[in-house]
Formats: sequence, structure tokens, C-alpha cells
Amino acid sequence: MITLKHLRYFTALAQHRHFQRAAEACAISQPALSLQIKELETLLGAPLVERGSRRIGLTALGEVFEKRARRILLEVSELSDLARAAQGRMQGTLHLGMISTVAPYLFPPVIRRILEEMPGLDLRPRETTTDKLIDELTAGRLDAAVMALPVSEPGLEEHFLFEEEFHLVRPAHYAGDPLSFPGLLPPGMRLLLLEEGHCFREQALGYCSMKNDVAPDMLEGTSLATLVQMVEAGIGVTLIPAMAVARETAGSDVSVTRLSPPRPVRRIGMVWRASTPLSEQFGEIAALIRAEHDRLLPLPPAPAA
Amino acid sequence: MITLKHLRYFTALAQHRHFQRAAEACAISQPALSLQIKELETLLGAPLVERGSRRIGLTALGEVFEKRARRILLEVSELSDLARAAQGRMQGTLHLGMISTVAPYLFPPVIRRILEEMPGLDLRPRETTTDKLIDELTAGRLDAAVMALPVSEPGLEEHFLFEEEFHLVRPAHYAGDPLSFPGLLPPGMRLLLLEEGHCFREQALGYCSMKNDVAPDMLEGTSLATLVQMVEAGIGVTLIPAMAVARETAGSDVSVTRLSPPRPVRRIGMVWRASTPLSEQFGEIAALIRAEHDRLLPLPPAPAA
DNA sequence: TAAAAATACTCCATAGGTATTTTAT
DNA sequence: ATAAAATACCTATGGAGTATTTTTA
Repeated sequence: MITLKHLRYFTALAQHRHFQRAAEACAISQPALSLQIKELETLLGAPLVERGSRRIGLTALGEVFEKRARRILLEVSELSDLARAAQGRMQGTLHLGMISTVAPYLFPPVIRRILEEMPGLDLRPRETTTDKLIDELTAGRLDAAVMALPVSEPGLEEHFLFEEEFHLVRPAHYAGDPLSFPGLLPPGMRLLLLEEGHCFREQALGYCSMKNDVAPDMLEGTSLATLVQMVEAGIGVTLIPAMAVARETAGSDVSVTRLSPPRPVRRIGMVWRASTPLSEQFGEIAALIRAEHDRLLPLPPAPAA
Repeated sequence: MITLKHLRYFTALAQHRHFQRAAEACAISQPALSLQIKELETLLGAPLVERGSRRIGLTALGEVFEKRARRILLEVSELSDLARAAQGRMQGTLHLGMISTVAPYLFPPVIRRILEEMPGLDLRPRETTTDKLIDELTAGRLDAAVMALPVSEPGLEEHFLFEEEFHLVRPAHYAGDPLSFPGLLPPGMRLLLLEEGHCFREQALGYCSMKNDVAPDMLEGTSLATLVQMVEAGIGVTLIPAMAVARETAGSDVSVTRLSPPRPVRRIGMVWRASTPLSEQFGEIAALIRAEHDRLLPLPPAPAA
């Protein structure tokens, strides 16, 4: 009789492609894993794993088996969520993700509020890129995540939180310069954008290159903080989300300008699996996050000329 | 950690609403079942079962839990099918159902052919009503079933096998009477149809009541054999599927007439879960059944005037 | 008071550990 | 030669059995 243990062990093996490491991930010994995998193959009457090489592989059967097994494990984990949902109040563990350009500003106040208002809740925050957040959501390692919309990943549900403007950051000596003439970008200046910002790349380009055609530098693996440093150093200009303005430009010798319409914006939302039984509870968390955002940015700075 | 054992035991309890009988169904003792259910409730942190009454009930959580648990168990059982499908040839156990008006004529030759051509296959035939077949298919207790189309049950896939005419059976002394005048049904005669025939009830009515308005008697829980007996006794006339004609009218003093177009017919098909990995194998079985049907009815009797 | 579920305890099957051998690069 | 998986053997946890008590209609 197939057990969930078989499925857990096999999916770990399929992931690591290595008995030793998979066994560690399952917190059992390598022989114990070997035996369980062998037993599973005997039960099925067909091999799942291609052995006898430095790095093991899966048979064709193993490949499809893995997909189905993962799905089953996810559904089983949702059974526990079901019970949590029935309790009404949010409790237990919540694995919540946020993209890096939001996390530093939103996580601290959100965590504080959750500690206050939902004492039974064990919050596990995680900060990464959109891609990884989506992966971990669908794999069930995250319960919900805050990221830029749209996501349009099948199986995931998007819930709009707020719209966020991008503000222009320029070296300090440009302060007060008009934006419209002789062009947004002074000659020799680069437009620096985070890779994460591919979602609003088109918007930013549309805005900036109305006068002069710019190819922006998409910077991978950088933070908004270093971006601002680069602007201060005179390398170029950048656009940073409104929430980040206060913290990232404090103490830096740069000029921050709110742009005039059509302003580049991004839509931030919270995303979770459509199949989760905890939809209502996550909705409460979403409301809390929205409230914290509104508290952070009660009134945006006056627009520039 | 939730196990499949918990789910199997709980679904049994949910089905029987009785610890003792559920335990028997699981082939364990009543205390063992009680322990496992209690453990499951502890893991979830919420009760699933309403105790303390002659007949136990489920909590609201228990109800939804049962649905999800059943689905998971079905998916797990499909994991084994996955391995069988990978073997290519059909083997293992096949739970095959047929409606009662088809089973007596098709099952014997089909079983013979399967024994010959698929020696590794352990065939478990089952004969019931369409409703029960559909229930058992979706519950996973049947793998495939032969019944009248359309079924249009979500999650089930229909595969057309053949079309089957209904022939008119009348008391013997009507033999040779024309069908068109002075009306199909001689005065005082009833039109007798099986309950199972609701699928072609409208067709039959349309055909028969072209001249005289008849309300047919829908007979529940009867067989085609007794239907023919009733016709022989002079109670009325009936329509029986072509496959049944030879066997059911042999030795009975009745007249059988093939009707002229538009002939009442039913479409017979094979149905299985859309999610099964054994689709290809079931397709082979379907081809085999179709072949056997064609061998049984190589050329229909000449149509009546 | 009778039927049904919960408790108490005992036992054994099996999942898992350690030590070691086999296998494949 | 070495890393990795399989095999051998032992141990202990927990699932299941029997006997009994508690509960409630």
C-alpha cells in the first residue's frame, strides 16, 4: 500500500537527484531512503529511478509520478489548512513572501501589527525575486506573497493591494531643473533600473524617452540602496518606488522629484494558491498590509513642475 | 503528520457513520479506528466527528474534509494505474461495469476474449444501474463502465462504442400486422418500458404516439426477460434492444418486428475518469467490446413494412 | 439497560539507525 | 580510488489486537 511517506521521500529524491542529500532533506539515513524507494518501486512494479551513475535520473514513469506525487502532497498539506480555516482566526504558521523592493519597507510594520493582532500566528517572512516567490507558492513552500501584478500564473489568485508611484532620483545638483526640457535625461546620464523592475520597464521607458531615446541599464542583483548610491556618484538617474524614497534617500545627496502624469506606477498585490482553504484568512492579512501601506504613505510629496 | 491511513479510516467512518462498521470495512478493530480518528483530530486541532449519539455525524469541517480526502485517495490510487499504464499492456485488476440491459449479452463474450487476449488481466465485472455505475466510477471503485450515452458527468470521459436499435415486441397474434394503421398500439395495450430506458423514453414516445397518445409504463427493477413474459401474457407491447432480441424472445410466443425509420435507438459507450492514466488501455478494451458487439449482430433483421 | 465509543494494556511489524559491502566512474 | 548506493543486522516506535470501562439514548 502506497503511503505519503513514500511520496515525500520520492519527491525529495527527485528534487535532489541524490540519495544521500535527499535522505538528509528528509532527516533520515541514506539506507532508510533507499529501502523506501525500492519498496515504492516494488509496489508499482516498475522502476522510477535510473541508478548506476554519478548523478541519478528519473525514468519516464518517474517524471510523471513526481508531478502527481507533488500535487497530492500539496493537497494533503491543504487539509491542515482546512482545519485552520475552520477555526476562523488566523493561527498556526504563515509563510509570507515579499519581493525585495517592497520587503524592507513593508515587512517591519506588518510583522509588528501581526504580532499585536494575531498572537496565535507564527509568521515566517521571506524576501526574494518574483520568480522564486511564484515557484515557492506553487510548490506549497509559501502560503502567500506580495509582488507586482499582474502575475497570471495558473493556479494562483491575485488580490490587488495598492498602486505605487515611482519617483525620479537625480544627482543633487539637478534639483529644481524642469523635467520637460531640454529632455528628461541630461546627456551622458544613464537610466538605472532594477532587474526586478521589468514589470514597469515599458512604463519607465515610455515616460523617460518621450524626448530622448534611452536604453536603460537593467541591474541584476542590486538593491535600491546601491542604486541611489550610484545616482549620488553621478552615474545616472533612477526611478524608485514611493515607499522606498524616505529611507533610501535619507542622508544621500540626491534630488527626488515626483513626476507629472502619466506617472510610472506599479500595481502591488498579494498572491496565493486558488486552492487554499485559507482564502478568507489571507484576505485579512491583505487588508492589514494595505492599511500599513496607507499609514506609511499618507500623502505623496507635491508633484514637480 | 497526516497519513493516508488517517484518510482511509476517516472516509470509511464518514461513509458508515458508525465506528464499529467502519472498522470492519477497514479490516481493523473498533478501538484501533477510534484511536486513529482521535489522532487525526488532534493533528488538525479540531473535531471532525460529532459523537455521543446513536448515529454519529460529521462537523462542518468533517464534511469538507471528507470530500478532499476522497479526492486525495483517488489520486493516490491513480498513481498505481500510472505504473500499469507505463507497462504498456493491460494488466493488474480491471473493475468493469455494465448496465443491466447490456451486461447479459456483452459480458460473456467480452470476458472470454479478455481471458484469451489479456492473460495478465484480472477482470472484475459488475452489473447495475446507470446511477450506481456513475457513482462508483467517480468514487474510484470502478475503472470503466459501459452505459447509454450521453452521460455528461464532470470528470468522466465518454467514448462511443455503437448504436443499438430497439425492436418492437408484440403478442404473437399481431405478427404481420402493419405498424402504421390503425395505430401502433392496439386499443387496451400498454407500452412497457424499463426504468433504465429513460434515456430513450422520449424517442420511444415520439415513435409510438405518432398516432395515439400513450403514457408508457416505466417498470423499475425488472429485467428484459420479464418484460417479454408480460408481452407474451398479452399485457402490452415493448421495445427491447437489438442485442437482447435473440436470447429474450427465444421460446416465447411473441412477434418481433424491426421498426422503420426514424427508428428508436440508443448510443452505447464506455465511460471512465478523465484523470485516469490508463486511458490508452481502456481504449483497447473499448475496441474489443465494439468488436464483440459487431460479431454478435453482424446484420440486423430486415425492416418491417 | 443496551449499544456504542473510549481506555488500558500488550504485542509485534516495520521504519529507521549503524556498520559494511558492492558498484560504477 | 572514491563516491554513492545497496545490503545486513539490530532496535524501538507505534499501529493493532483483546479486554474492559464509560457514556448516552
